[in-house]
Amino acid sequence: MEEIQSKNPKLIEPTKAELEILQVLWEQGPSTVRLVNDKLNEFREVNYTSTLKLMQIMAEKGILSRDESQMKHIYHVMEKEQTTKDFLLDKFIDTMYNGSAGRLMMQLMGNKKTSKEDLEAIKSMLNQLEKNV
Amino acid sequence: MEEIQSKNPKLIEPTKAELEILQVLWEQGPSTVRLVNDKLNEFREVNYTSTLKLMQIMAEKGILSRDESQMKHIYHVMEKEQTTKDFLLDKFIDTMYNGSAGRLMMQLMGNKKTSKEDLEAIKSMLNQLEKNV
DNA sequence: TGTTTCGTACGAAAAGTTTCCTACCTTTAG
DNA sequence: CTAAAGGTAGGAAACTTTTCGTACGAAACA
Repeated sequence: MEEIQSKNPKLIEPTKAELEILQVLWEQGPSTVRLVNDKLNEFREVNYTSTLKLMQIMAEKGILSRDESQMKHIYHVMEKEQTTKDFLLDKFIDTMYNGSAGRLMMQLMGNKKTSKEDLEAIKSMLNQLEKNV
Repeated sequence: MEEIQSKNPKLIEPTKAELEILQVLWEQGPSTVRLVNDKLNEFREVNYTSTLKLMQIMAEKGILSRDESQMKHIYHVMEKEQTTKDFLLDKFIDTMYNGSAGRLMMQLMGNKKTSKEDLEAIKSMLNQLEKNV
């Protein structure tokens, strides 16, 4: 089965700091800079204007959009969370496992972080998939 | 289940360019700068001294060691490939899936890149695991 | 009304990463 | 012996990313 995976040109890779902000927005939904900054400061000290600047840049890049109708601008993530995660996962698989999701699977199965519950869930999901063939 | 995952302080995160070099060394084994640079140039133009510099930096950081007994220094990767990949995978899971390997699994199962063969392999691996309980 | 608080805008500094120029030494080919 | 080719070393330039100081306007409030 051939499948040309033309990289979506709209998707750009977020930097590390940008990804942190995306995570907050994914969790909280559309938010003000203040809220995002507060969340970030729960685990890392960062100045309000730094977060502001970053979110402004992200808006320029098209990663975020913002509603300026209020004084407190509200920032929205443009792409669906899942779209971005798919994109990042693909990139990760490409660089780390030569594009083979199976190899990643293999590593995961032997991984400490994969619990019994995870394995159970996988099993039932496999069964689901089989039924649908 | 609690598990304090004390980050191995010796492991530092390679940068993008460093990871490229690691990939060549993982594939080729201990190598000269010349060889690494040639491999890199198979898919991206880069000057010899750039690669040299980067590998020198990596040696300083302790990511690589080098054998200087010959004029053409031979560079070795310090950590096992698997150790580094485990480390990077953990970090990826932490940032993308809140530390839940299971969630990554779930995404993979629905992923285009996961082939029937992959699923078969998983199934048999699950069976293996069950036998060993 | 005046002052304090909270917001945005902008630019530049700081930090991190990558690239390559230049110098100089060793080996190889003629 | 000399020239050319191929090595390493080091520093600076170029780029990218992150941080924050400063300015200034709007809202809250005493």
